[in-house]
Amino acid sequence: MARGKVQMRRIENPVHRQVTFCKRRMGLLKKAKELSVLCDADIGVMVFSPHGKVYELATNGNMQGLIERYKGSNTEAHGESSEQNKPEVIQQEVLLLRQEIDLLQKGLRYMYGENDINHMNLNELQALESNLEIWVHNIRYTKVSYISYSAQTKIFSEMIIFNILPLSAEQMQIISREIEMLKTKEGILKAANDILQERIIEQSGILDTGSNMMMPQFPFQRTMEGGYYF
Amino acid sequence: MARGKVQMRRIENPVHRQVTFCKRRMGLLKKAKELSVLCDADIGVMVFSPHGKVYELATNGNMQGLIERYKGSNTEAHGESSEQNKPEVIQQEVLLLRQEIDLLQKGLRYMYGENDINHMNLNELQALESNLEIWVHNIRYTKVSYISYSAQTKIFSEMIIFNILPLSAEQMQIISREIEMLKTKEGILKAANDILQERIIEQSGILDTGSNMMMPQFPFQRTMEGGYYF
DNA sequence: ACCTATTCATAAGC
DNA sequence: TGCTTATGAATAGGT
Repeated sequence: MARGKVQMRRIENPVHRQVTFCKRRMGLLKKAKELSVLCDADIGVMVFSPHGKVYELATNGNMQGLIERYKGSNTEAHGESSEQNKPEVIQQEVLLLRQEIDLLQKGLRYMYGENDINHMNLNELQALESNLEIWVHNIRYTKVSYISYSAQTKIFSEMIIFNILPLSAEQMQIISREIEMLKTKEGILKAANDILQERIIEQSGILDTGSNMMMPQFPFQRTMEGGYYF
Repeated sequence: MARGKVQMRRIENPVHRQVTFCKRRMGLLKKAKELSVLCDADIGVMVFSPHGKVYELATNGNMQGLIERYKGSNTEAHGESSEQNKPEVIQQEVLLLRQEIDLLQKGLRYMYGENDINHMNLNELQALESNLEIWVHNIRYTKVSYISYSAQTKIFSEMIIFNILPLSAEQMQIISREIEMLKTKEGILKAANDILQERIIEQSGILDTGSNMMMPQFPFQRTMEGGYYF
């Protein structure tokens, strides 16, 4: 692409080929990262050199996760996994945990809004940390399940209440699916609505029993249709 | 890359984002093909759009094959991988991930506790949601560990002003002062209580003005002595 | 979807 | 592998 157009065919000179491989490989991964960031996409790239060396990029930091996702969206049939060995199961658990971490991180960033970490100084970071500590105790004592974004997932909230696990593979899958939903904008907003609706119902039907000091709020105007507020 | 440099962060305008996604996706796949041809490499690319659609490229025409190859070289390549896959090691990883989840949950609870979804109106929620998405990729791209473990701060009040509830300057100062005590467990508990007490006083003295949908919550049970709830 | 003005990526050469 | 530069490619913003 510079100093002379290049023919789109295998570079015969081994040295040139190697150099180009290195340069373009970096370029490719960079482009992938950029696309991921700019367009909110998860991207996985695997590059196998002719000599067998593998270079990879997973924008979500976990190639296994992307592969699973790929398989899932590509082939509906994934019941043939007789390979569900013990290691496999554990690997799966790790994957799910990472997904959850991803979700939780999103939630945190969400709440912290415009406070870009990259632009935060030491004091700000320390402040953030202090916030977390306070919160820890706040919630711990209130025993409020604030994270259950989705009313559809009873298990998810249970998991959080009990600090997760042990859960069956089945439950994990359910949770995993729910987490996937929560990654989308609609999912988040919808889930928020579900919670609100739950609380509305709860409040209108149940008196505070003392142990639960929460007082539901209703900041959203209900629309005419659908049952959602957005 | 043309007509103005573009910031490496999520494109907010949905239309622009979609257009860019399409263009750059094509560019990425093209680059991958070129690298494959020029340098005799096998390349697999998986792109997951934020809406779940999958775009892929497997230069050998078979993504499954590349995935298998990836798994194979990934688990066997490292001589220590046998060590890496030992149950104990994986268990350890699971443990660490769970710890991280715990921490993140604490952070979330913190935020949701004080900045409860129920206290936010539609605009606030949408604004926060936008922020979240920006943050996700911002952090992801820079791979910055945003969790700071140290404590102490003057800026805590600023954070509260920007991210959390409308509090008076007076309250801010009170909180800020209390933050200094958060280094110890007792300090944390005490501060949280002080904040709660402030809010209780506030609520009992001030009516909701309408524009402010916030309604303070009192999740703590007050104990008999000391004025603290723990 | 098509058009440029620009920025970016990179082939050569060291 | 790293740097430099001339040049071809990719693409952001418009239409």
